[in-house]
Amino acid sequence: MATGRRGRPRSTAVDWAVEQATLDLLASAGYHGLTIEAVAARAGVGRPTVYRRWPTKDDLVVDVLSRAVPVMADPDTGDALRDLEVLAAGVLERLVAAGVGPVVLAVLGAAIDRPELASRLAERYLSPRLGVLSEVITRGVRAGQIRDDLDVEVVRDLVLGPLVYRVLLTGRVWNREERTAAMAAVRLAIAAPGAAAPAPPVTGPPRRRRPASSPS
Amino acid sequence: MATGRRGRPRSTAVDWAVEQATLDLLASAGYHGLTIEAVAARAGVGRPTVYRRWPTKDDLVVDVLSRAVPVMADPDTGDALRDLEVLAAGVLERLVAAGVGPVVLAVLGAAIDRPELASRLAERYLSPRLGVLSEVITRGVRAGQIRDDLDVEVVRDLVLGPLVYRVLLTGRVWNREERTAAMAAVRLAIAAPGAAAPAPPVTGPPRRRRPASSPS
Amino acid sequence: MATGRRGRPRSTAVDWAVEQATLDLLASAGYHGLTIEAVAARAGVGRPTVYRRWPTKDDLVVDVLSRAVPVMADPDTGDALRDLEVLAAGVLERLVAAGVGPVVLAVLGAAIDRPELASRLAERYLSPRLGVLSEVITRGVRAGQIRDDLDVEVVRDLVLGPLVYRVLLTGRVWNREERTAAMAAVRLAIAAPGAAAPAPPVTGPPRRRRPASSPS
Amino acid sequence: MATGRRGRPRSTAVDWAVEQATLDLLASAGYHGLTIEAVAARAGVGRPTVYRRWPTKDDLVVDVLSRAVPVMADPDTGDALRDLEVLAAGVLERLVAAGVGPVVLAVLGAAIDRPELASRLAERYLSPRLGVLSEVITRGVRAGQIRDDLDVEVVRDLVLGPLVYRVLLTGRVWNREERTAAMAAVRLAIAAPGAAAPAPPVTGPPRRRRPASSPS
DNA sequence: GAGTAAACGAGACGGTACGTCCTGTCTTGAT
DNA sequence: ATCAAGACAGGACGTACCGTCTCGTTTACTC
Repeated sequence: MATGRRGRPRSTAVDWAVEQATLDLLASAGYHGLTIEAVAARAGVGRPTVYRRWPTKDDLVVDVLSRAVPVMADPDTGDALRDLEVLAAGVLERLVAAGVGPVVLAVLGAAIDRPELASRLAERYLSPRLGVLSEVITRGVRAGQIRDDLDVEVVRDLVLGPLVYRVLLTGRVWNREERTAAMAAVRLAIAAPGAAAPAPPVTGPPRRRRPASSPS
Repeated sequence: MATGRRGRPRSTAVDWAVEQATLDLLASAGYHGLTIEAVAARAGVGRPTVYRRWPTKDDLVVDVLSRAVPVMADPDTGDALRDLEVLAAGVLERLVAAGVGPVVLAVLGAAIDRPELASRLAERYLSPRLGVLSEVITRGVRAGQIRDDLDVEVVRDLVLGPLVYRVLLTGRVWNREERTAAMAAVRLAIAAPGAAAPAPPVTGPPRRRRPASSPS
Repeated sequence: MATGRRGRPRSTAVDWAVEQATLDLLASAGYHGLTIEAVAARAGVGRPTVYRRWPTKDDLVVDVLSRAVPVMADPDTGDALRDLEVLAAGVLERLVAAGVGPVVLAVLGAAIDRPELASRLAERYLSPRLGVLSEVITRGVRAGQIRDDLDVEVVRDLVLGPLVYRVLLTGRVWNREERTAAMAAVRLAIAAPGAAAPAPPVTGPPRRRRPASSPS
Repeated sequence: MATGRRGRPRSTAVDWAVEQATLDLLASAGYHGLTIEAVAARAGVGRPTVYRRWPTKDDLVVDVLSRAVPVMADPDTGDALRDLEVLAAGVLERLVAAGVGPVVLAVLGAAIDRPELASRLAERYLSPRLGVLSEVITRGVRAGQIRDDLDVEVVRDLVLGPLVYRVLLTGRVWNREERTAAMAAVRLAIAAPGAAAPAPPVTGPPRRRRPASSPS
């Protein structure tokens, strides 16, 4: 006697069209230029249809980003420090990928004084992505590769923070050399004291030696 | 023979009222809730009067923040690593100070896809503040206290990034223990190899060589 | 070999519920506040079910009114002028009856620039009701009681017009004295020249020759 | 020290454009097809500008009609009954004038279940127009030309009611013959008993004599 | 009885209009 | 020339209904 879902079911084609339109507009007009009206128009959809699914522009954006940015797989190479480098490299890649990085950060920034958006963002976007990182860190701690006197979250901050901060400040990511140097430095900060000698970095040892240069 | 400005001079009282109103509204409604209309109303000022001074909402916000958040003085304790810790502690303080931290980050986030805002922000807000940091780092490198194979900017990212990232993600700052642990870890990442052992924590006697310079 | 209607027959319960809901809403929200959506909701019915029966809101309203306002019976007292007074009194009664009068006039007004509504209104509502009046007038003309140099429609206008106009202007009907005076005046306008002196007022003994017919 | 009106004064050009657009749209789309959005668009005006002046579609319509339909002048021929005929003829003219008649009636109808509209209509439209009629009637009563045992309002109902009722029912006005006949009949209803013999009607005596014909 | 065709409730759909809010510009009279 | 005030064109907001369209379910005729 179970009644099936009543009423006309929502069209998946509409879902798809709206999400696509959102991505297009984010890329072309940026987060602040995104308009429900424009999304609806571009998707060939009535405005109320968008509101039916996403009560807020932010809900829409978070949802779309969650779907558009793939969650990184756990590399699990046996060396947690190397795993972290791989993941960080993945984050860098995503931050430069077509328009997505700026948008994520813009939403992050916008979320700061909008608790609703923040929690939705945390739940739908951040949790799954940071979860992988936490697992790797925990594994590294257990394996004696990562210091056990740092909270998992602190390690996470040390690994991703510098990288994201650069984007936040300048809108651009590290270049190859900066990345290599920074990651090696972070390794020093979080590696367990008695751990094996630092494995050769992902892209060979940088033996740079020049003084600080331009101030951005 | 220089003719003085003709016509009625701009009222400094208006400047003051508008800036105050902006701060109030930022605190109460957040960045996204800030409206030129509301600012003008609260300041008891005509809307065009606001526009006459600041062409956009963002210009206003950046200007107000620049004035409201004091530039930190260079501690110059002789130990660049300790100086960095002091500065980082100062940044943390400012991030939790009444409503200002979230706003700065929200503006940073919003600036990402608005180049005009970004450059104004860099010019008026970031440059003077990050300048102090750069000086300290450069000094530390010269003194053999900070590794010389890292760009100044990378060091800056390593010092401030983790701290800011935490705020960005969670809206909150490190607690005392997290802060101590994280800073010690960062020290490992950036200290020059042969440098002295980690000095006692910041809470010890400052022993500064010269007094802090002018705020603002 | 005529095949009866196939499939599930329309539910008369639905008809009833929708009509009742319409009357309720007309009374509580007026004509302009009447919404198909609200009607369907109040009737506990799907919106398409309403549309299946009545293509437009106006069709629905006209239909409901036609059923709700009973057609007046022909008094047929032998005195056509008195018959007209009785009918006019009936119209007055109906105009003040719970919420129906205003609605009828609102629909009349709305019909003026909507020919479809107008014709449906004429066909379903007005014709049967004005038909009785026409019969009485025609009978009066034949009996030499009503002037024969006036069109039936003009007489009708003279009898009902003043009465309806008052409602249209003020939303209220004549009081007892106004009614008596006005009707007496109208009698002067339409009575055949040689007719008997004005009979005693309506409240006297009816003395009808045949009973009132079906009230539909 | 009286401060003159502050702020930018409202543009009379806007008033004019909006009123013109309203009339155009009333003529082309009718009352029910009138849309604030369309009015604003046609007037080349922002929607809020319309709302600033007229909070409601109905306020707008009433205002526009008040201005568009000229108040009739008091004929004051010395013969109040003739004056009334002239005024009634004027009303007839206005009712057939380009699109205005239907609109007035539609608004009248719509006003019935919207007290706000009704009072605004009464105040701005009806009062000045019916005022002239009242004056003529009062004068006629004083001069012994109109019966003094009828309220002024009842006389008004008797004069205008039949005429308006016909429009309400059929959307059309009396033709020449109907008008002549009806007005002569009304004269019988309201003329004082001892008054001078009925002056020759405005367009000569109709000596019609045919039975009632087509319905409606 | 077993099919089956239509009606049913529910509710999604593309739209249109609503009335509000804010933007950035402009036009006043007054200072 | 600046000020407070406020009107202006424009545009997006989020809501309410419109009339149409699927859905899965129910129901009464027909075979």
